[in-house]
Amino acid sequence: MPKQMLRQPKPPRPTNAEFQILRVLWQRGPSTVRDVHDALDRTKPVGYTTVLKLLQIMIEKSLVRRDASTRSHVYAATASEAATRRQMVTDLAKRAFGGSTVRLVLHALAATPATAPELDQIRKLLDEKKKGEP
Amino acid sequence: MPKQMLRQPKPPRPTNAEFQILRVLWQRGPSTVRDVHDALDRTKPVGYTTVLKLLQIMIEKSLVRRDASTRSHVYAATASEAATRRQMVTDLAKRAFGGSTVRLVLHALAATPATAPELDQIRKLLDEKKKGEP
DNA sequence: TCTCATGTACGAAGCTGTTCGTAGCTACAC
DNA sequence: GTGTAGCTACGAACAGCTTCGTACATGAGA
Repeated sequence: MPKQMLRQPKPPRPTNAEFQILRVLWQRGPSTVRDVHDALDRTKPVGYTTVLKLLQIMIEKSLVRRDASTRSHVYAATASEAATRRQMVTDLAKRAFGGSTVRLVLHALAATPATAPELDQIRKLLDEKKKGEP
Repeated sequence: MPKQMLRQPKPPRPTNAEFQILRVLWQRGPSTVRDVHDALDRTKPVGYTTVLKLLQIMIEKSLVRRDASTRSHVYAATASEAATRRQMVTDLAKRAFGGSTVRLVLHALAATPATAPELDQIRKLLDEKKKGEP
């Protein structure tokens, strides 16, 4: 019997360093460790094996999968950027707003400066939602 | 020049356990360790000294202050619930949405089901914002 | 074929967050 | 005055995250 629990359908929310890697994968598509490392290293110096180790951990968490058929394994994010962000928003809503995303939105809006076009954009989205679910 | 940076005016974002304690303090007002412990213990068993230790750490982080004039010290949150939540929203926006709270809102709205009254509430807030900052 | 640049695997250290046990102090009841 | 319940302080254990050094494998070029 494996010690590991049965694979959850939802991968856990990524940590900070993991999220940085995911951003590279979303932007570049399937990439090697070297690809990811070079991209990250430009912003902030980081060791090659650090990125490698992270990616190995992320496999265990099912945050990425990899194609090991070539010498340089190729990694890809398992979840889409949108789904991951949604997960992160949901997490914050659960943690700080009793699970209500709407309450989160209200707080966020009230506390942030926004330009008129931005407000219109939000309004437009509201209209679509209202139309979509009457 | 001191090695230590000058105290930041903004206390850091609370961790999970710290946030649980803050919620009790916001709800009850200034409280003793026992007060906080009893409140938390009802939801999820936790040791008394665990709460004490957390509160001591939170003092170092300036998340709470305390009145030590009585035998049982009395703790109070330094930041308001609204300010703390705003901070947490800002953090998520910075981490996942390039610092744009508006983008966070758009994503959150698009990904969550909302009732018509909730949507109206958001619309109302938008109207107020537009009026307030023309 | 042999070398070495480049790849993966893995252990471990340093840090933070969380939990709790233990020690020691003190006000209050008796 | 003395005992004890209840308080604070503190150290330490454990887990997760992040970083990197080292060991080992291997394919490609001389």
